[in-house]
Amino acid sequence: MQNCKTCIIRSKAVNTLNPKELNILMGSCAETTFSPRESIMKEGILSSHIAYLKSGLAMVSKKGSKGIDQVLKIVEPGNYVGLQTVLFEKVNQFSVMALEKSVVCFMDNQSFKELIKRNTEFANELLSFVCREELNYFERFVNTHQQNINGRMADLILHFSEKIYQSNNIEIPLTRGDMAALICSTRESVARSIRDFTQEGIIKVIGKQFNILKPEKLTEISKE
Amino acid sequence: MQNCKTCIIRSKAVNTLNPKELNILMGSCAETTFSPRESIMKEGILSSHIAYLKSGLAMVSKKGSKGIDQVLKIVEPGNYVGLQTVLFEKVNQFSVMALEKSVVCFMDNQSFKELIKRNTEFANELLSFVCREELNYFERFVNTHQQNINGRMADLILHFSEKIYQSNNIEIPLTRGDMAALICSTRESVARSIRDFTQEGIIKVIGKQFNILKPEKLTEISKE
DNA sequence: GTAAATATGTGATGTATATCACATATCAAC
DNA sequence: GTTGATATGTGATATACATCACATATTTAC
Repeated sequence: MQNCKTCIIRSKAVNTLNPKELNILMGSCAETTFSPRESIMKEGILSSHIAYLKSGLAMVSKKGSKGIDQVLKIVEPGNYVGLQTVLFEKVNQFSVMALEKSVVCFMDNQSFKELIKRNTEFANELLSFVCREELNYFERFVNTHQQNINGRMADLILHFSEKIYQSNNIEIPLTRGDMAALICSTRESVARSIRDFTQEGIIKVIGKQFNILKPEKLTEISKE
Repeated sequence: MQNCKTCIIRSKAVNTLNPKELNILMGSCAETTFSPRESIMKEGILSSHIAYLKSGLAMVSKKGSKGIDQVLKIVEPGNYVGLQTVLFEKVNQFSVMALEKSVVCFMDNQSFKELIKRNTEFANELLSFVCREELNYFERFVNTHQQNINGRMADLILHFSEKIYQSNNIEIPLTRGDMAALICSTRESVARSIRDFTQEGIIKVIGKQFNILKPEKLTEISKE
């Protein structure tokens, strides 16, 4: 059973809560485990809970005007999902899918709002969280259009290698199609980009297993 | 001289402040007028103030990995600029330029943070503001890649016509280059797109003056 | 284990749009 | 007004990528 008081990976925001407030949180909190590829949240469905990724890895995506899903973000443990929606939208503005076996805490909308009103530190931490996230999107938005496919693909691999797994030998839990949706391309172009990198001896790939042999080359290519 | 107590266009956030808090705000608030094309905020400069657009129109842009400026947003009166940066970044993450004669209130970082800590309603309104803004970016990010130039250009014209000026006969205070930076394209492609629309009798354009003859056609094209 | 579904790789081809080059128009400064 | 700077329009050309088509591999379901 979940216990927010002893939760190891609780957010900076939750750290600001006093015992009484923690009880409010715990009373409206439910923990669920998801298998890889399982849906955590679905775009268009009435939003009733905020999700907090306790462990695992997840992917946030959104449908565009042509109905094609685009990946907005890969979410790592210790992050909220759906904050943007919950505070004043009625339906979820995006979908969330588990990429690895993941544990998610669902918190009731109303109780969460109650905590924001009660505790300024809490609100402040959330504000800081959302702002930081937004700056990342700015960065991504601006760069995506100034990089070619190889550059974006290099960034993707580096992100998983350096930021998420901190290893040069990793398994990227995405299909080629997911990767395409993440870097705004197509599965064919992703495959070709991977082939290019492989032929130049920059990476070695077997299925989803990526071995990065020359990370410095990727950093270079990411500037293209 | 500015007076936050009698300010007509003050933000929902400021509306939550009590007289004492309003005094804090007024004490750290300075109003400045900008001419069209004048720089309001510059990327990379130490951030010391939050800006609030009281009147006029402004444009937020950011440099990408190749050093090219991309327009993130057109800012209308009644909106904050730089919130994201101010709360925990040391330097401005983007530039802001006036598009029309604009009046901007600059608020001292520290006093602003102080208000967030003192007043939960205030923090809550800001959180709501940032979240709403972020959802807009999601929308834009996802759509930009699923529309062609004409679709994006149609959206640009409709945005100025319907959202900003509420008229079919408008002056868009952007150069063709600005428009390109806004819709992730080039000035040449923008010119060609405008020519296409003109030839089809959808719009009539003289310089920056746009007369929208068939808005419904633009709506249709925006889905491309 | 077998069959069906899903994912992946790769060549051939098409196309949207960037880039280049230059003419013309508009704006700003003196 | 004149001059230089900046902005705009437009054809020709190049090119990065998407799209299509199909072969093969891998996963999932029964």
